[in-house]
Amino acid sequence: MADDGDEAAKRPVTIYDVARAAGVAPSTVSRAFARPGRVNADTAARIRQVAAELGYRANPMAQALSTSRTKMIALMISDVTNPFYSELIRGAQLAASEAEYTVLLADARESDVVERLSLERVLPAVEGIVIGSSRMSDSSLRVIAKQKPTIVLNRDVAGLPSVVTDNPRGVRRAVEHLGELGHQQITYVAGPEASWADGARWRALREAGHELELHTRRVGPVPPTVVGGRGVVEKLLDNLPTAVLAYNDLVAIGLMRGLAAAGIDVPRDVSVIGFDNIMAAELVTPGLTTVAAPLRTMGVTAVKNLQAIINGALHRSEAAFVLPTRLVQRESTARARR
Amino acid sequence: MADDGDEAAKRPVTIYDVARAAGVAPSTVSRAFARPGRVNADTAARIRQVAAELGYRANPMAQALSTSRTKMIALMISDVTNPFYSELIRGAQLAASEAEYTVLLADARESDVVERLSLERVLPAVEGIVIGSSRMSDSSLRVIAKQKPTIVLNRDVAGLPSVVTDNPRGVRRAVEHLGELGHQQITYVAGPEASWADGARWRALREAGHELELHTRRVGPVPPTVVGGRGVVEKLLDNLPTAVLAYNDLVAIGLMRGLAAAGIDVPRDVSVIGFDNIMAAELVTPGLTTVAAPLRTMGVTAVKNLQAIINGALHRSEAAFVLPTRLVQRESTARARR
DNA sequence: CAACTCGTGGCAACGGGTTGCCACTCCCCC
DNA sequence: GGGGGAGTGGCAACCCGTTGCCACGAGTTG
Repeated sequence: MADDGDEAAKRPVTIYDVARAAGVAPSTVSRAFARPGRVNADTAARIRQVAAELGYRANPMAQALSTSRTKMIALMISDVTNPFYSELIRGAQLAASEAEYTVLLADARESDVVERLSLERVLPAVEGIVIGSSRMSDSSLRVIAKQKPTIVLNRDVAGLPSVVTDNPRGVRRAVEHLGELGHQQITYVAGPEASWADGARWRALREAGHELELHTRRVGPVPPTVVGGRGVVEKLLDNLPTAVLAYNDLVAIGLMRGLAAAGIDVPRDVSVIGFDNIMAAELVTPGLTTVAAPLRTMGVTAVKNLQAIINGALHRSEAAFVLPTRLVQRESTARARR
Repeated sequence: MADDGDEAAKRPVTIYDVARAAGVAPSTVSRAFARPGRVNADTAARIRQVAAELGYRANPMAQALSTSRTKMIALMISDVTNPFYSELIRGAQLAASEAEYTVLLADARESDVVERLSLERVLPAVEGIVIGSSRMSDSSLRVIAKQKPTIVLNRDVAGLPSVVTDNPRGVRRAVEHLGELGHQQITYVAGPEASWADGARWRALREAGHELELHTRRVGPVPPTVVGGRGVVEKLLDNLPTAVLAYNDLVAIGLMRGLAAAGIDVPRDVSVIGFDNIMAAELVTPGLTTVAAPLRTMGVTAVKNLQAIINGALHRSEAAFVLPTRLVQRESTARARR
């Protein structure tokens, strides 16, 4: 008998219990918490007191049901295992919990089908959605956005608010950097064609190259992973570039490993620049020069603005937030070989 | 006017709408979905038909309120930015969505206070909790576990079900490996003292060292990060070991970088072994030899068992699931210098 | 033919808060 | 003394499914 400390999972305390114990109506208890000022200060204090003693905790489901505010937002990302998202998730969490929101993480596992399905599943439970690097079509995204406030991340969908990095400026800085090192030609290793960032980066590269009078070339697309980067090396070998801009850090790292395996030295023979500045960029040898994205800030910005939309402070279709990038110079870039 | 395509955020369709359209009672609609077989097959078919036409979607909050099954579980982890969790999260997601559950990711940000607070916040909304590498005390964990089904991960709390890796065997393999390479002494770089895994690993190391007649030593504790690992190098310099076992891969990587900076070659001068086999372990140079944990499987196992508890198929206090580890040999270990 | 069982659908209460509206008390002011 | 208003608290409806219980008709059984 003494063993069974379960105490019979007693039902949680409700406002009715509190009301009875405090000698007021349930509605008054409700207001004491939800509408401070609406009830007499003394009464409210007493109610809080009693509530604390009883261990009252509002039932979020009940709250959500009557107010239709679930205090939850969804964060949909294309692949949880991609380190790109680590800091971003943290930023989102930070901003969300500051507003007392909970984030519901959904993982598309690289598949637009999974993405749509999970979205469908979580949609009714959340007040808004942040969709990172979606694999879905613009029109599917608009369908979603019609149902709940939505912000897209790392993508630009006409009519939907978005948070993106300043790819043009970032690419520009990378190109300038390579130009200063004497490179005359830059090869871009492309990522997924469905990726908006990919298009933006290649376009920016072409423009910057044009202006600064550097020749540009494009290979790929490759999967946005280490393996993808490694696989492209072979295509580079017959006409070895002196400088490569890779779709993202993972591709850049894969590329560096592939080059090393082929006996080509980075940065002496080839300079490599990535995008994102994930943690691994600092850990590899040589350290990867990369166009850093403000990962955490992206998460924070997305959630804050989503909240603004939810609260009606921002119109749904407004604004693209462009966050600054910055070139982090490490050891993967050097003077062009001659 | 034409601009405003909002169509006045029409309230979602409820069972009442469906009931009216199908000419039945709301309860029948409810049963058509929740209790197939309880209503006539023809009626049910018609209801489904109508529901589909109207685009009916059950309101999860209302469902949760009356059944007190929210179809959500919480996954609490000590630090989202730690790559250790990436695959684990994916595994948890996988297992959860298979059972039509949604996972609510909570991040303790390395703080037991944040951990407790987030736990409090999500507790009422979920049916169960997986707590990874908790920073909280055993007793706090038991308090939580008393309120909702709980599984701890990477930790062993008396009376609570847990999922852990087979540290003794993993350490044993690592020690054997080092022994074969001629090392006679192994230094352990300790992680957080609050970490159960840390204790388990050090203990296992001592035992294995004793059996295999290798001398063991312990330095630290250090924060379980790259910076932490890097910082410990200085303490190692006066009495440079030939072999180091680090608390986890991040520490091992930091250590390797620190050693390299001090002009010490890994693996020629010092062999290094980590734990977990995070992605970066493969990317660094030299590649890190490590005791691999079945990251994804851990996530899956934890969630599956949590579900078993929720469904009453498993008693709360039962069982510790011990998952196998395996030694991944890369380039950070070599014959002992003489 | 009475008594019973099944199959099926409806009624109404319930879960736990929220909120519009009304009632009552006090106070103030003319 | 009467009208007006501010401050408080309660009543009851509502959010949207779920489910215990009952009713009704059809089919079965003795």
